[in-house]
Amino acid sequence: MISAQRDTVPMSIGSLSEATGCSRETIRYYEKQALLPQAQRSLGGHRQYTGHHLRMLRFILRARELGFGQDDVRRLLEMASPDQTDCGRVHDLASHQLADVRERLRDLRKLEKTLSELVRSCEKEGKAASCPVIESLLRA
Amino acid sequence: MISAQRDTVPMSIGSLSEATGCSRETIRYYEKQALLPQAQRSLGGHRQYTGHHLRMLRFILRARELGFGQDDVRRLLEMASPDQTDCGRVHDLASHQLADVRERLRDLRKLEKTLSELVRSCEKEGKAASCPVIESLLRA
DNA sequence: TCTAGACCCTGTAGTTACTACAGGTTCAAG
DNA sequence: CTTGAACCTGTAGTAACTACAGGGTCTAGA
Repeated sequence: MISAQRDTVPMSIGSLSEATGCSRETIRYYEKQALLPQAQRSLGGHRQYTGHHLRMLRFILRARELGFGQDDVRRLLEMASPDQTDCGRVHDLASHQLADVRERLRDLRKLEKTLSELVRSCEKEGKAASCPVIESLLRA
Repeated sequence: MISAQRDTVPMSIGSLSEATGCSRETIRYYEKQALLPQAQRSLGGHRQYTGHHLRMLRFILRARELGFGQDDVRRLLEMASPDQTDCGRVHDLASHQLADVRERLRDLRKLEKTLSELVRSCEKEGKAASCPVIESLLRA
């Protein structure tokens, strides 16, 4: 579970960025979007991150890799804190996301088929009177 | 080929929209993006479209369905006018687009695999101490 | 001829998830 | 104490539209 615990040495935004591969800009952006909680600040105003932030950011990045949008990530984060996990809700989120991915997959497969046929039919004839790709775009 | 020819009765933006299924807003947007040429205007400033616009818009919409971006569509439009078709260039555009689609397809397939495994492993256990989806997001 | 209401106009802001500055401040090593 | 790397905020840009707000125009019927 993601739970806060005291750590001793705070990290700068640069270190957090290096540790996660997430750019500084994106980290600040996630803070503004309330995906990441505000960090403590040094006297001069620099952010000071803890291991807690590191764990949360890793969680966020993994959820993004699975294609979850920000709203979903926010919900997942809520459910990642101890005693807040509702496996049914998580399942719903994930299977909704899966359905979404499958739909995009169907669309892309159709597209791939059409495009590959078009490309195959196009024999690079140089400046020809008719090009199969253009013809297909012109036909009703 | 897309070539201009005189037609007698001009269409309003609403008729063009109905004829193509493309919203008025999008039509105006395409004009601003220089995908569609400017239409003649009535004395009161209303756009008056011709059959030429209709053919161009249909071409654009089909190209968009094939996943071409605006810049590519602009290039395809250029090459759709008589004596401008360079089948080699068209082929390059289309196969580049195909490669793009195939890459997205690979990514999505991976995503589908991961997500479907995750969803399967999640047995809707109600409020459980651990949820496989959350666990997987938490694990390094 | 007048008028109601459907249609059209421009311009701006919002969407998603960031990225890229500009112009200034702070930090840490020497 | 200086210097240069790292940090700060805020704004604008990306793709491809969509959704208004606050107007003006067109046309069919009375």
